[in-house]
Parts: sequence; structure tokens; C-alpha cells
Amino acid sequence: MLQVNYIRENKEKVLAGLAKRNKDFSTQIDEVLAIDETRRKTQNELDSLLGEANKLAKEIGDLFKAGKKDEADALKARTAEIKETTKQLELTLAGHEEAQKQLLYQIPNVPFEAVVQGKSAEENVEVFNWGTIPSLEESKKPHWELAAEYKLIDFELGVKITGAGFPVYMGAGARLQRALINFFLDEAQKAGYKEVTPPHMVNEASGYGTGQLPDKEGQMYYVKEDDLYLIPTAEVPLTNLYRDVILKEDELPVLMTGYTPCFRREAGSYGKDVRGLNRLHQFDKVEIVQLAHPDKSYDILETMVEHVKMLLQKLELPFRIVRLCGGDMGFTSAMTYDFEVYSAAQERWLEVSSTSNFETFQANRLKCRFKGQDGKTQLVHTLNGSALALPRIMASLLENNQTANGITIPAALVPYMGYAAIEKN
RNA sequence: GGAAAGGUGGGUGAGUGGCUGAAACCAACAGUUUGCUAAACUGUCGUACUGGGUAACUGGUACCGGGGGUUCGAAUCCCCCCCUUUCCGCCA
Repeated sequence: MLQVNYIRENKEKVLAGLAKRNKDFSTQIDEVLAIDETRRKTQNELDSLLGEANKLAKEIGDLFKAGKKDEADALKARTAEIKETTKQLELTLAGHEEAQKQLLYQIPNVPFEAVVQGKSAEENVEVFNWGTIPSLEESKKPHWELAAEYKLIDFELGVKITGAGFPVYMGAGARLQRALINFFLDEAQKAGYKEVTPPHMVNEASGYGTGQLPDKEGQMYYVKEDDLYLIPTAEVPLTNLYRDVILKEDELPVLMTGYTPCFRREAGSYGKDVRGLNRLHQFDKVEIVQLAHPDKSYDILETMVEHVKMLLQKLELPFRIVRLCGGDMGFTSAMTYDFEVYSAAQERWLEVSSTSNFETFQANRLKCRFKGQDGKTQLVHTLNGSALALPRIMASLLENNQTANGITIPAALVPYMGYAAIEKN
């Protein structure tokens, strides 16, 4: 959520930035500023009346003690009058505050200066690419066929016990999952991220803290009986660890990593995009999260990008990095890099990581702040990235590394797997 | 699921109607002292909204789990809700 004060003082800058999302927000901005003005006016009125009432209450108390009941009673008339008015004002003020909040919820983050204007994914900017796309034989197979052939993943069994989008990993498939998780966590730890194993369900306040609520209400699994949400990403519990926290400046940056399953309803997505491991309701992911000083957050974003780069290079997967254009960026992000690996049998790029700087957008809802040397508190910048999401990594590993004799395991994973190739059994 | 106790500032914890935005202690920060460390001493030390001021700073309002009520006046009294802890039951 943007800060009203910031909008008030930087209206032109905000509007220019939002325009990169290829949508006009001038109406919303004007409405917010208008309501902000009346809100402040109402507050001033209310505050001065309450101040008067406080003063009167003291006087009445003193008069009672002095035994001057008549004079005290005379003053009471005025307090009764004030009370009537303040009651009304309190209601209107609450109304204004609520209206303002609702409006702010509808305004996305302001894109960073490096972000280009654009409508959709076509206008994203490729900033890096690495590796060579393997030329496979004519007999190349997509990962869902390989998964069946090598008995790595059973999609039908998943349907039987749960439903579509809930695959069952078995044997070497299960082992490969565990190997990837451990590899990613170990690398994150080496890079200085503190490992956290959080709950896989969160309460409503946490959903609001990172912005899943109210924007993406229908995308999370919800357990009605206990009023809890299954996490769509470790970002939610990890970042919320610091909800309502005021850090000391020298505690920044905070680096956290966590492995969790992720649950997404993915309401409304069908077609070839959802085939095999491409889109699931439950998948595993290792996430990296940082809370940063505002002056350093973009440097930190680059280090996170480097980290993810390194992971993909160690896995020997061809990939590219794109900087999302305004129109393709998530609601809460100020700048996002997407990582896409090439899946050689499907012959398409698959998104495996999204690494973003949210600046103060999340921190404002989270109320995550730090106290600077000057004693003033200000909002931190929050950042996070997938490092990495497993299913599409698995898909491209299987597809790209298929040979007539089996599936080759990249050197970095061999210590975790215990062998260099998955063979048919 | 049943029963009991309790929710106060970073922590412990006092506070049963006005002198309490809140004692005391601890922690933290700054300073004095010191060869260094420690100790001691002095001072500072909640958050949000809002007004004035370039700023340093300063005025006002709100907040003692959340919401409502009583009262001129509520952390303190009343009602509802939420949460936590402990015991019992069940169970990995």
C-alpha cells in the first residue's frame, strides 16, 4: 500500500510512475487526495473539540473538590454538547479512513525508474542469457512422458488421492525433489541467509501484511473452520515475522531463506500451460527474503539476482533473465526480474523465479520499520525471490538431460543424489 | 472438547475512577569516570495521526488485546469478542 503522505507530496512522480503500468490512475489518485484532505479536516475539528472536553473535565473535577457543585454542573452542559458532536465526528472520521484505505488498496506500487512502460510480457526486457539450448534427437520427450517412463512422478495417483495439480513424486523423483531442496537451502545459507522453517498456514493479518489480501483472496486455500490460509509462498510467513517490528538500523539487512510447500488455487488457468509440472496446486519452493535499508535495496536486488543466476548455472540449465515491463509486473512490486529456463522438449521458456523489490509497499502494510541514527523511524524495503521453485526446474532437468541411456544429473546435484544418472528400472 | 488463570511500553511488572502515557527494575542509547574491560554516576529512552516551524524543536489528539457501554472524567467499573498460558481428556 502506498503512503498517502508520499502521494500528496509527489503526485506527479507517482502518476508518471504508475503510467508505466499502461493504465491511468489519475482518477484514483485524485480521489485519494480529496478524501485525505477531508479526513485531515475532520480530524482537526475532532481533536480540538476533544481537547476542549479534556480541559473541561479537569475543571469540573477541580470544582467538585472545591465544593462548587453549581459551577461544575454549569460546565457539564457544555461537555454534553461536545459529546454529541464528537460522536458524530468520530463516525465520519472512521468512514473517511475506511474509504481512504479502500482506495489505497486499489492502487498498485509505483514502478522503479529502470522499469519500462509496457502492456504485456512481449515488452519485457531481456537483460541476460546464459547456456546453450541442447539439440535433442527427434525422439525427445516432454517431462510428463519421461516422468512416467522412469516412474518418477505419478499424476494419476495424485488425482486419485487429492485432485489434479497434486502430483505424487516417487523413487528417484522424490529423491530429486529432496536433493534440489537441500541444494537450494545449502546455497542460500552459504550466501548468508538464515534458514527458517515457518508454519504452512497463516492468519488473516499475515495475508494482509504481504498483500495477498485483499488483492488475491480467491487464490489462496482457506480453512474456514479455523480461519487460516494455506501459504502460497514462504514469502508470506517469512516477511510477516517482521510485522509490527521496529529494527535498529545496524540490524539491516535481514536475510532469511525458507523451504515450504506452496499452495495455489490457480482458479481460471487451463490448457497446455498446466500440463505436467507446468502449473500445480501444490509445489515446493525455496524462497529468499531480505529486509533492507532503502538506500541499499536496489544493490541488494542485484545480489539476489546474482544468487539465482549462480543456482541455474550450477544446475547447467540454459536460462534468460527479463526485467518485467510495467504492465506485466505484480501489483505490489516496484521492479521484478523473472528467470526463465528453457525446456528443450516443450521448446518453451518456463518461469522458475521472480525476484522483486517491493520498496516500502509491503512494509507500509506490515508496519516494518527501522530506527535510524537520527532517531527517526522509517519503513524498510522488502525484497524476495524464488531460489528456486522446483517443478519447472525438474521439468527442464528431465527434458534437457534426457539421453538414450537415462537422465543425467548435473554435477552440483550428484552429491545430493548419490548417483550421476537416473536409469530406467 | 472440559476447567481455571491471565492479556499494561523492548522485557519483567506496579497500577481499582481525576495527581497515570503510565511507578520501579532490567535492557538499550548518549555522556562522565577508566590504560582496556567491568562497575558506578548522570541524562535520554513508546507508537500513530495532526497543527506550527527551512530545521533544531514544539502544540494537540488517540492508543494499557479488540469492540461497545457507564461517567463531567476510565488502564481502572459493566457487556461482548479474540488471544495466550496451565490442568484434564484425546492424540502424532
